[in-house]
Amino acid sequence: MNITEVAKRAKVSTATVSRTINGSSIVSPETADKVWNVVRALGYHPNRYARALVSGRSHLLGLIISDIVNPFFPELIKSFEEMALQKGLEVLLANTNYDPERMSHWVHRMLERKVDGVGIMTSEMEEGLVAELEKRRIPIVFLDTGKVRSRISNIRVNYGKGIRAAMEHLVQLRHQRIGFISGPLTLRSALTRRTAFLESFGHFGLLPDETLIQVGDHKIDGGKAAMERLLALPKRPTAVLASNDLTAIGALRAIYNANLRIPEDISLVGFDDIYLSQFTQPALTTIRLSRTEVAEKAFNALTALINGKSQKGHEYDVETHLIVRSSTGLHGQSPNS
Amino acid sequence: MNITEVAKRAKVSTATVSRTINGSSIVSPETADKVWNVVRALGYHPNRYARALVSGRSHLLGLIISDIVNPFFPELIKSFEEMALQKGLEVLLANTNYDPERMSHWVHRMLERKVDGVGIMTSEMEEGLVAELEKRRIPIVFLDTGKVRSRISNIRVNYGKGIRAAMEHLVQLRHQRIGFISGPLTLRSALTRRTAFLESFGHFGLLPDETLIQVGDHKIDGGKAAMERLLALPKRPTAVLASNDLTAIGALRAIYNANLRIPEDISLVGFDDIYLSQFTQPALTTIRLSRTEVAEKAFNALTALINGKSQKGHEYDVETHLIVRSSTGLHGQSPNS
DNA sequence: CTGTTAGCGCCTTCAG
DNA sequence: CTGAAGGCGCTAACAG
Repeated sequence: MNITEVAKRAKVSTATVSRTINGSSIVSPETADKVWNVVRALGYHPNRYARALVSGRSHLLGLIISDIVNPFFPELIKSFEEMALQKGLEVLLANTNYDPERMSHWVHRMLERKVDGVGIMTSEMEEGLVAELEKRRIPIVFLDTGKVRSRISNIRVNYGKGIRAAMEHLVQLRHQRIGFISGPLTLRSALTRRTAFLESFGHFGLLPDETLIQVGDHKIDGGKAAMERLLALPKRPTAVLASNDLTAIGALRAIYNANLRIPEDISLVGFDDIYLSQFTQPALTTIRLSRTEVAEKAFNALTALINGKSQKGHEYDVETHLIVRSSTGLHGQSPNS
Repeated sequence: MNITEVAKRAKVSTATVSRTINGSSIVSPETADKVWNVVRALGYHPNRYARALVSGRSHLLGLIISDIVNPFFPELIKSFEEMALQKGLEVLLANTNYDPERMSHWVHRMLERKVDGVGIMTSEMEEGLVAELEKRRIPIVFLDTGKVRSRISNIRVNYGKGIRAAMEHLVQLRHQRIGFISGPLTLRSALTRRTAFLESFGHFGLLPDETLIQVGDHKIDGGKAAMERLLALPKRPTAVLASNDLTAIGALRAIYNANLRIPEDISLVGFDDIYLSQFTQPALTTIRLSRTEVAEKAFNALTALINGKSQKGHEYDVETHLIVRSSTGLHGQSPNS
């Protein structure tokens, strides 16, 4: 059952069927009606492959993320797909697992599928791959790691604001020895968070201490291991900021395993504010980076680049906000510390 | 850059290029070499749309899940995609959000894309949709909710085993009033879990008590609300089994909010054993349903149906196992209970 | 406003 | 073992 069949039954040409379905050019209301009736009657759906083959447009948006098991991403994906659904676009999801080879694999799959645009929500992106995308004139939106140019927009996250707020919060709670568990230093976003931490450390007149910075992997296990190292320090920190919430959850466990209490013995701050953070014990104080906002901005930036008259890329800003819950408390309050 | 270009440069016909690339028929080693050299030199990738258009095969597998935000699914997706990657297949992911309309939407998208097979890892599936898939002779694998027939396999989860083990565990810990928080009763998998609970309840000679069963939604919020209802009971349960881990995490919070301790005041058992369950406070005793195993069985079942000589569907079994951690304890041990 | 026609890039008979 | 040629289903000029 194809366009010819529809054309035959509606007693029009295939071109007319195509036109009414795509609204690509004006068709008289009566003929349009005839066509739609047949389409409905037959339950006809145009063949996407034929359509893509001839038109070159796929109505597909690529979305590349680094770790589908990190709850941050499913939440982002959900919002992004929601928007795509409304606009009649489909999304091709790619999970890189923080692996540059996978990244390259997926970029090539996207090229093959001739996606209309790609959202790159991860930072292990090599210049060569960007160049390939550019060559095919495929619009890109980066999360935080792109330089804006033609057909490339970027969502810039203001990490500093949230981190400064967190530091201020901790300092007000009389913390002086504040540790940080970073993400893998190969990730640009992890580096940015780390830098923001160091800067605000100085800003609050705290003494820099390299041992207070441990490297995690943005997963639970790395957070736990890093926290264990922090706890083994001769002078352990009284508060710790983690580069993402998963890291904080791992840290939480390490702290409990050491028979310490939160926040009486150690205060803990996460980053991202994944949905789950409200439900840890105690509920996690964290810096919110709204997935919905990121997803919406990414989607809109992409469609602007795709459909817009101008191909000029833009910088979009997303703020971060401190959400105070129960994992942070006054230092020195504990009866036995 | 297309097949004609490759043919020209290799000084062979397009048919030969097609044949060497697909290995569909025998090509002499020398010509094959010539072709491959040109292919590599040009970085040529066949156009998927043209290929799918003419061959009718998409090399796409559909994977339908109900809630991407429930960590159970990302973990499953990850394993499934891993396997697909190895076999050179791609997966089209669809999230229904427990919404039958979305389900219908996605099934139609899959039909349009002519997926080679579909894994349906959710239970809100209407017969009509199955019929449409069957009409196009598309193989299906269900998670737990399908009846095996031609081109339809099913992964049967032995919920009973894990639930019985959990009940036995609780009974040995001297619990008698055991509550259950079910999933939404519209979900067949939730119903099955509920039934298994009720059966083993009788099996251990416990008195049935309808008020001890509350309905959740397989999400955190529903678990929390259901647990609050359980706690408000004149005679509250001393142990609670939740229909999935997310529900248990919500319950955890409700229990803490009521200033009760786990497991001293209330024991809690989850279901699924998502990765996170090890990291709740206390670590969750739960019934493991291996995502990896489900994903692998689903994938293999699907490829067997697609490539196998026989179109006969099969029933595959997956066991569940009790994982004892720290959220369950002896009843009546608490100093102040 | 509508129909005719030429491909899009590839696979697959059918001959050689 | 290899080449020529016909479509897969659709869209996009180009005429009318």
